[in-house]
Amino acid sequence: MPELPEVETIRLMLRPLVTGRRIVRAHVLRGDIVGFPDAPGLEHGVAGRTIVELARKGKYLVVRLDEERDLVVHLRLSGHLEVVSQGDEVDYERARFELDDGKALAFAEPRALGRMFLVQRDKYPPELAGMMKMGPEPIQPDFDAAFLRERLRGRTAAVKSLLLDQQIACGVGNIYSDEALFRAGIRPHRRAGRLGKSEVDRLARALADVLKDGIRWCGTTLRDGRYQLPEGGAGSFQKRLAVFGREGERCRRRGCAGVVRLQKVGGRNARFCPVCQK
DNA sequence: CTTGTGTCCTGTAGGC
DNA sequence: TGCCTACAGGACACAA
Repeated sequence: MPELPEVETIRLMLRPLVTGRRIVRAHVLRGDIVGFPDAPGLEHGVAGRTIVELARKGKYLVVRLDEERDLVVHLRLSGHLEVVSQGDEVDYERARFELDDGKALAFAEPRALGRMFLVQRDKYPPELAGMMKMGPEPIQPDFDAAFLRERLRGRTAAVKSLLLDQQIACGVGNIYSDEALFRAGIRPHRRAGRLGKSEVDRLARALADVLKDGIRWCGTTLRDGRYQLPEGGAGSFQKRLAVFGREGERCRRRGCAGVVRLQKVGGRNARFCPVCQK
């Protein structure tokens, strides 16, 4: 569930807590969360390294270390990062990085689908091929309506499915794709290549806007409470969701009598207002 | 290449 | 009340 706004929020909050800190040692508590190289290799490879900065690409968080190493983290559905005191226990903890200030960076992941990779900056392994092939972020200048129109041209798949394709544009998941399509007034099952120019224009704008709004409100914490801020507490974009998680409820647009519908699109749930979205 | 489907993983919502 | 199944989600493997 962490999508671009959630990962960016985590990055911003973690940054002052870990930048400049040295990793004294690391413990991988569950080996299969290491995507590359392996648990011992990751533990050994980060020991003694200093955290230079925190970066992000799409939904990947990149912990830049000295000696040209990157610790790449993908939170997938339920991954979580927080800085704790070294004695503190963390539920579903999968890895811990002890820092030189008595704190520790903990990686928790109940589903155990999240992954960590320790790589040399100039040679990312095949395990991270998906990351290398990612398209631009909708909030970056290299993404615009003309680019999106080109990527959707001739495609027969549902526009919702293509918004989830990280190779077209990265960082968007189920929540923000639903919200962007609502803002653009486009139904999720519409065939991407059949959208009109003005529709794609609106969609490109909506994608950028909804991601920026998500960041502004520190991400979306759903009722399951899985996404929590690294410094504790919840995001607040869930209060502003137009359609996600609101199936069966009235459309939020003033004066609209529509009821938010839930429909499977390409194997995933999609929500939309049948009145506002054509 | 494109598209749709199944798999991973496990806590939990919902059904009976 | 309690058990059981289905589902959620992102990325990727795979089939057609």
